[in-house]
Amino acid sequence: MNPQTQNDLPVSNVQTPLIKASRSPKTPSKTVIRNLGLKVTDQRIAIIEVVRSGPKHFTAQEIYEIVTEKNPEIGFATVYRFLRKLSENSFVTEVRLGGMPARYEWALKKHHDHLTCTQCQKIVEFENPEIERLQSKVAKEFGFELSDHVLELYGICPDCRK
Amino acid sequence: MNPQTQNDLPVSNVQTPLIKASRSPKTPSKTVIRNLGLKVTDQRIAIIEVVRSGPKHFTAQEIYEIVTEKNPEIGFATVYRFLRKLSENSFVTEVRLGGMPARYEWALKKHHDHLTCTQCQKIVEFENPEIERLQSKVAKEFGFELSDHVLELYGICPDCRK
DNA sequence: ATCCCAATTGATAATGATTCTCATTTTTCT
DNA sequence: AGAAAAATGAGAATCATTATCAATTGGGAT
Repeated sequence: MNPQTQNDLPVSNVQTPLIKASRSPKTPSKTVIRNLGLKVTDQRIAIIEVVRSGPKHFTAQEIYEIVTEKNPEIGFATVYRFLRKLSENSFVTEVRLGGMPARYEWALKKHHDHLTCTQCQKIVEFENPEIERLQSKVAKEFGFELSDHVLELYGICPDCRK
Repeated sequence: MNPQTQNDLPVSNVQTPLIKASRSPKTPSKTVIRNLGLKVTDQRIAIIEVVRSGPKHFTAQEIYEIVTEKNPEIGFATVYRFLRKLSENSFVTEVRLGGMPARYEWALKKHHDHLTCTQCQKIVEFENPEIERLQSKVAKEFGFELSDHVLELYGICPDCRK
């Protein structure tokens, strides 16, 4: 089942398929929300602030918990809804490890991959143009038009190895 | 929550942590099951036969459906249980794409990565030693002891591009 | 071949993450 | 301010997967 088909979000963004808004750290959250063609609400501001706050990769649940500290009335449906919206428009990146809940991070311009510690769950980001290049090459060999990729390395981090 | 902690399988395999049994296509399914330190049952044979049958990557549900054609009395709990067992002992590889159900494939000796068509879900396997080498290099740079990795490329396959 | 007991099974309940429903409330535009 | 459209939150629903547990079965000992 395609996730696209089972969403209950309004279709207003059909008119704005290409969101070019800046996602730089300096752009105010309100502006980001407006650029998505969405109404600015306290909930959305709160959610987006959390996602943008960290080097951390948050689960929806974590975001919900942090947000409810100051906005106790917020519902987690709102968190999931908005995260999905952000994800669809590439404002956040969704990372899924094994069967664990998805983690979200603010999508900076630069693409990067992850190196995850299987002991403490620490996530280190890296980028390697060389690998990217080889990926394109592989895709081309098979006649695929490459649209995306996921590279996750797993291991034990220096701290946990001691 | 660690998957290891929430399993209801007997702990008998604690005594046999290192399963060296052959997983070559020629090894009879019964032998594989015995080598896992498990009792040979019709259900397990049926399941393992399906998993080994395909170039296909099956979901637990698909395996369940195929198996029940000839063994209508089998329960899907058994399918999940045995797949988990096989997975824990690296006899099958679990592949998870997005939020979709996990897919399982018989683990041949050779490691490989996946190139998935986002339209028709077709999965092409490939291997690229060059990429592997670079991955090790990256891990080493960050002081990680690399244990595993996942590389999934997404795109549109030649058939769907037409 | 039979007995025994731990391993296995299947039906079903439970779980966890995520999505949907829908009545009510907010935003934004006028 | 007022109206239309969008957004919200509470809770139900869904989907994949795991746990529970009483009944059954495999396989080593006899």
